[in-house]
Amino acid sequence: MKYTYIENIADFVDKEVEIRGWVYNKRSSGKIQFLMVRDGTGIIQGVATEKDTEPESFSLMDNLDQESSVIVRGRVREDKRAPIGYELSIGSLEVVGESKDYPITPKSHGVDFLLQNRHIWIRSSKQWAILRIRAEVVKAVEDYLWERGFMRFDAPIFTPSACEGTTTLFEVDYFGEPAYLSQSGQLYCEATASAFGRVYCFGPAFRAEKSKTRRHLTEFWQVEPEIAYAHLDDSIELASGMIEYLIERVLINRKRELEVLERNISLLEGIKSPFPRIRYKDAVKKVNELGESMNFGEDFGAPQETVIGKNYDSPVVVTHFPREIKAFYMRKEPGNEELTLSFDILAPEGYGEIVGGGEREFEAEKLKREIKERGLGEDAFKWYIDLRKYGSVPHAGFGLGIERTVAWLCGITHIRQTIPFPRTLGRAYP
RNA sequence: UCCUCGGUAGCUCAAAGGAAGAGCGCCUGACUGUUAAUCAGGAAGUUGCAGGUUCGAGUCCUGCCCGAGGAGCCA
Repeated sequence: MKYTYIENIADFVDKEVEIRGWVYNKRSSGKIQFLMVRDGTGIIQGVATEKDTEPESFSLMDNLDQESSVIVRGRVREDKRAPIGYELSIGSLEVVGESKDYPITPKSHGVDFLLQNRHIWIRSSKQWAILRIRAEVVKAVEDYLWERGFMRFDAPIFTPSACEGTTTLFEVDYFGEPAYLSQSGQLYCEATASAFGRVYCFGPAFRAEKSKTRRHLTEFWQVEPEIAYAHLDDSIELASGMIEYLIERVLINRKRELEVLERNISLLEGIKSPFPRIRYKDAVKKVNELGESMNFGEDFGAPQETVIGKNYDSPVVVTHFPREIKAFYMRKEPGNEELTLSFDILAPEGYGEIVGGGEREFEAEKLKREIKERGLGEDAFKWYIDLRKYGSVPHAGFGLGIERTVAWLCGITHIRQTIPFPRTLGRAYP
């Protein structure tokens, strides 16, 4: 017998089906037993009675524990009392694997306990919903880029040096030489853009900073598109369109998951690009008007990002950051060498920076000067400077952080729940 | 690295220097429409670790370990 997934259950009303899954919860009233079964695509309530259910199966249910794996056969019924509108009258039941003392009960738990049990926590409905939305976001990002002619390439994880000078890197022993886990595919994107025109890389990035906040992980994922023959505005347009598309895809394809999370979707529904734009110097003024102090030349901290983001009901694009708070490869604004052709996109509701990007320096001499002034060591960047020797062109791109984006779309407070197995300061288990 | 809070039953928490408790989960029993079902009973403890003060420490003191929130840091 072929088995059925719960997400397709509406097609099987009044038909016999077989569902293979796990016991989510159980309620018993003696002569009638209610069994919540999940199969990875959804949850359905099975009802067992002495009338409908074969006696052996009925007594088996007495000893079922939470998360026992079971195969359940029965007839699908429409029922207004059920949360999903359908129920299963259980005819028979088979236990595949028992589950003794399942630690995560349907009551509240602490963060540490849940993270120690992340390998099974992801079975819980909210975690399940978040990770389904993450998967949709990842697929939507790729669909969006492929539709626009971008080619995916994969940047290396082992890298010879810092992409950015100041960041703390994870060092590994690479056959006796030091190598570092990549903190960005950015520089490789630029090489690849000159080979393929429009490209993106998508993968993990690593940071060894001792950041201990709700918006930091030591291992996180980002998508980084790069376009040859492009400028700041092209990059902003691409990023804004991508965010608009991600919202649309999640609202259409993951509506049920947003309901599980009790997300207020009216806050997402009205969001269309282009987003409001503000120059860095005006953003600084605005931050001070809104009651957070900040001086020109400082980067936004969490409180500053929050007040700016909360001031708009859509993402907001901040442009033209000062040179000293942006990476060495950012191109300067023509006529004003102190500002860069850079941008960040801040998510609303206080979720902070989800995109950072801009136009890259494509003139070899200016790039070399910047590398020298920052004391970065030209040797490690020889290949990168080479790109400016052989047919250099204006180019631009950005990076979008998957976890922060998913946290915003889901309306959850901590990004550690947006990745299946989070790596945070002091935690690399399970 | 700094600041603040915390660590007691499998889990979430109470016990204001004087007999270690409750709810959930688990075990036993009752119940034909439950929605974190309900009701009755039961088992379950090296109070993070080490030292100290005290007649007496889960509680006070010192050091350490672990966790959380935030700051700093952060393509």
